[in-house]
Amino acid sequence: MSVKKSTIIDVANLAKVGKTSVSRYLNGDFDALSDSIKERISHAIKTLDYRPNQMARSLKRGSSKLIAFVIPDITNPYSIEVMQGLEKACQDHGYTLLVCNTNKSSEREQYYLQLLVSYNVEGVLFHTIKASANSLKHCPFPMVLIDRRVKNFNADIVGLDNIQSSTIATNYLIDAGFEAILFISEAINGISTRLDRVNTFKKLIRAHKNRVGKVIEITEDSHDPAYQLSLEQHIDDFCKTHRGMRKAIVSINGSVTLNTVLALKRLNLVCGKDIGFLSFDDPQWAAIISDGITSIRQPTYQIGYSAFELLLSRINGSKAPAQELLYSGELIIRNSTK
Amino acid sequence: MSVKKSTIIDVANLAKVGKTSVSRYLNGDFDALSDSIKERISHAIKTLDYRPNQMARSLKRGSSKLIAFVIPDITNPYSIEVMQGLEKACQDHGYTLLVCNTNKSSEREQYYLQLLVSYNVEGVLFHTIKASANSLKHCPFPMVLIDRRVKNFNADIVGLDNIQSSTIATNYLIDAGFEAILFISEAINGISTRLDRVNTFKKLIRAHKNRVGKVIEITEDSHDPAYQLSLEQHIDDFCKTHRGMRKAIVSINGSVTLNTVLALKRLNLVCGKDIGFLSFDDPQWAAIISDGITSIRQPTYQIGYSAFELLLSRINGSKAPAQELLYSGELIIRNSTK
DNA sequence: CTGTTAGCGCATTCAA
DNA sequence: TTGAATGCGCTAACAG
Repeated sequence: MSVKKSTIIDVANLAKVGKTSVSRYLNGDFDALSDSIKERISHAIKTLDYRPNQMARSLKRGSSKLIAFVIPDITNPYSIEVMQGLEKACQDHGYTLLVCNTNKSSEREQYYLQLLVSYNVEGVLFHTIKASANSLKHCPFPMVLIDRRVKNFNADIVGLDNIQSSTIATNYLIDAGFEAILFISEAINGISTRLDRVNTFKKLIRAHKNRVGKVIEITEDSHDPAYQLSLEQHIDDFCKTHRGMRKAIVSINGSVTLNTVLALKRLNLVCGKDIGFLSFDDPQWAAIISDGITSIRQPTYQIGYSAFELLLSRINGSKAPAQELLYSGELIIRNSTK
Repeated sequence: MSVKKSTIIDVANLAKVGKTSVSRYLNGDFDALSDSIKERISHAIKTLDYRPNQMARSLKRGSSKLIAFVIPDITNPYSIEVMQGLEKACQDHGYTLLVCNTNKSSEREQYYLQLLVSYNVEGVLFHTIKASANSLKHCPFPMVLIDRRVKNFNADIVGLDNIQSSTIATNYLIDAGFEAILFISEAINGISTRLDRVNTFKKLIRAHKNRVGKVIEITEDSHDPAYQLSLEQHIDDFCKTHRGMRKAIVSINGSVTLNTVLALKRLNLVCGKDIGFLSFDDPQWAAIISDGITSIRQPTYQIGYSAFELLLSRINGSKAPAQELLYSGELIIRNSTK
């Protein structure tokens, strides 16, 4: 268990060289080392099972090889999928990923931001709800936003092209002959993603004379019984108001989708028969639930991977103007909109 | 962006005190400080927006306030749920969580273990598949296993009481009148959890004269088309062999559950009508899919939280003999076994 | 090619 | 109650 860790000095002594040579060896500066020394060092490292102390390294050169992913909700499959791409990218580039779950609380967001400064994190990927530009502006590390913009904060952002996605989603439903469409969002609260999706939807519906669209916002906390009730109520109202029209629902993300399906079940409405259904996000179970739910899939892994690359270029000093890297969503048609 | 970080010396200078006093202040050693000094330091820290450098601290005192969670598959909701408990516990105790996703690869497991040594991690929570005791024994930090035992490695473990869980699951199906039960496992490979579940199942079935049970193992990679095919084939065979009997399926985890539901759909078998279904793990969608799937729920959050506490006691030097902390599973009855 | 030296930011003796 | 000095393990000048 508690094997004392050996240091660079132990290695140097065992190999009968100076510690500088060991340091050089560790940093791949092989050109500056004779074969004999390389051999001895390599041997010493193995026998001692030596691992360089990253803390000391970080202290010395100011780079910790740590980056962080700050997310509002670890339960959200979107974040998890993005994280997989991130993780791979980190590994490919010798970085280690620190995951910070803020649980949708701005205090925790603040807390983590400070913590990350303490740990000399080199960069941060930020998936945020409420962060204000002020708290971000004097962070000592580069930052890349994921999915959502932050008002007045000019930073790189990687995510979905929400306008394009909302466009193909809405147009598809219109073309498929749905006449009354209910868009269920979570509280918009100025979140750019939600705004883009909702506004595009509204605009397109307005452009079609004989179609009606309605947007509702529900509260965030799906564990609140009021959430379920209000969801049900809204859907029921909508159906009653638009009796006789072909109706469909669009849900703004995976979590809402799950809860909406539950509500529909309680209302005895069958997806794809009594009412159409289209979901932003394409979780694994979307293919199964209600005989398959039509959805907009995001290239989440790709988003994570490129976000890291963008961050890395910033870490390496890139001064290019802030960039927006938006990926197109893909429409996956299933039975819920037949 | 690149605000230079201030150090303890900057604070000391601004407050016109020695850096020792600042250090004392930072470490809560208030008894040794005059009110005047405390006041000045507090002020200086605020104006400089100073954060102590954790790397330096760690280097100095050898404790990094970092712990790690090593998991085989970040996609697995089980791990994520456990992680939430862990995260909360970490926060409650001033630790930061490092998440290491090994992607079910032993090389990556090795890689991370070494990395964690580099970062002076104080302890590790380990959810592993393949780790051998040898590679773990000379890790310089305490370790608590989650969910699965490691052969020949005597460490604390926190997880589900798999024997109890498999017992209530199997007995429930037997009492509910199912006569032929197919237990679908992933490759067992000596994984303790799977062994416990499967063996208990076999034992109980054997004890009932007029019941038959069968266990199959499918490959891990659900993206392999062969996986889907073989799953379907197995189920089909099973049904044909036991024509005329009331049949049920038990799936060993959430991932298998999802895939089995898909297979059943392709085979045109309706859960709860043509065949019973019970799932270990109770993912969110279990309540919805196939009109509700009966499942065994684990107290995942609790598992994470206590695992951290156990680890913390080890970090603080506890030499108590290795402990097993096993929680009971809860049977949630839904329509799939009606 | 190789080793000696001087800090990185902090906590901790030890004196005052 | 306070501060000066030392060293944690490492890298980066600087000499040789």
